[in-house]
Amino acid sequence: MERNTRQRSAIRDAIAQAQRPLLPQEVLEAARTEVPGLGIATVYRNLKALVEEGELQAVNLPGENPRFEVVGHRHHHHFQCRQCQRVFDVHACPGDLGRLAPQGFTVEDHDLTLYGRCSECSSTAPRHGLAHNHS
Amino acid sequence: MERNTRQRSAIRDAIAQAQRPLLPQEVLEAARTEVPGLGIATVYRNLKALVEEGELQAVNLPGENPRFEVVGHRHHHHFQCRQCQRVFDVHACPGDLGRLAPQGFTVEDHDLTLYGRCSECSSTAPRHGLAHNHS
DNA sequence: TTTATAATGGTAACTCGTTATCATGTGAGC
DNA sequence: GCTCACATGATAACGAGTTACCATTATAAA
Repeated sequence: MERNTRQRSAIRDAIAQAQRPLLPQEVLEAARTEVPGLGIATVYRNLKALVEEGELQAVNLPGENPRFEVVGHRHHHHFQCRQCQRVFDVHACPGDLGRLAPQGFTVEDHDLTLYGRCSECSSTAPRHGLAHNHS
Repeated sequence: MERNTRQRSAIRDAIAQAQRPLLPQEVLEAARTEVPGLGIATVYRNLKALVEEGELQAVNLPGENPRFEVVGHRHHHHFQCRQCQRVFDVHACPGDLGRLAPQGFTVEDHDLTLYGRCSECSSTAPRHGLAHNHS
């Protein structure tokens, strides 16, 4: 990945502008507003390269496929909306959780995921069937 | 699943005795001490049935395949050992985390995963290569 | 014990996210 | 503008987990 292509820029911009972790499919959809013909293989290729270059990092939530966000945010957690399924950053942390572990266990790190309604979905009537897709 | 088979009992006992969430493969290995010829298909069949019957529940950790544990424990969290990869229950909780979410977001629930060393691995020298398997 | 039928075990098939392949397109040095 | 190596796009292939298939086994009612 040495050349600056329209596709690569569109992918980087899509993630940077989203301000939240995106699934490869979400990256594809967002970046296609810039490069309509963009293919999913190019998205995967560039996500992998950008992670290796240290520009992006994978975000794993329970039972979910990896999402991708820009590196550099300090320690933070995530919120997943149960209506639209989108994931948002939470720039807060309950702090030291070492005391929660059983006797003899050493806690080095933790992952916290909050679930509920995002601000957009809080002001929207619940929908049945497929999740609403604020796209 | 109406009949009581040796296989079904072995699977239920394996999970009950483990006192921690098990992967289907771990269930297979544990239950084979009781029923040596047990097949993986039978494990998946019974896990699915036991979940539908409300006896078991799936436990999802970030980036991991579903594990299974008995239902009934009150609200709790999980700890994954970075050496042996096993998952343990944590019967403690930091409490209300609603305040951590951004403005306008409604928090209904949360998942917390602690990472570090379990008590067995804390008293064992770190190993390189494949994870140590306290089996 | 006999009998019917549900459950099992081995394995092929499936799912779905991801990666490889390769012909075509294109960035950038000349 | 020319060149050509690298990137792209379409799609086949892959991989790991899970499920389907079906001949065989075994539960449990009669």
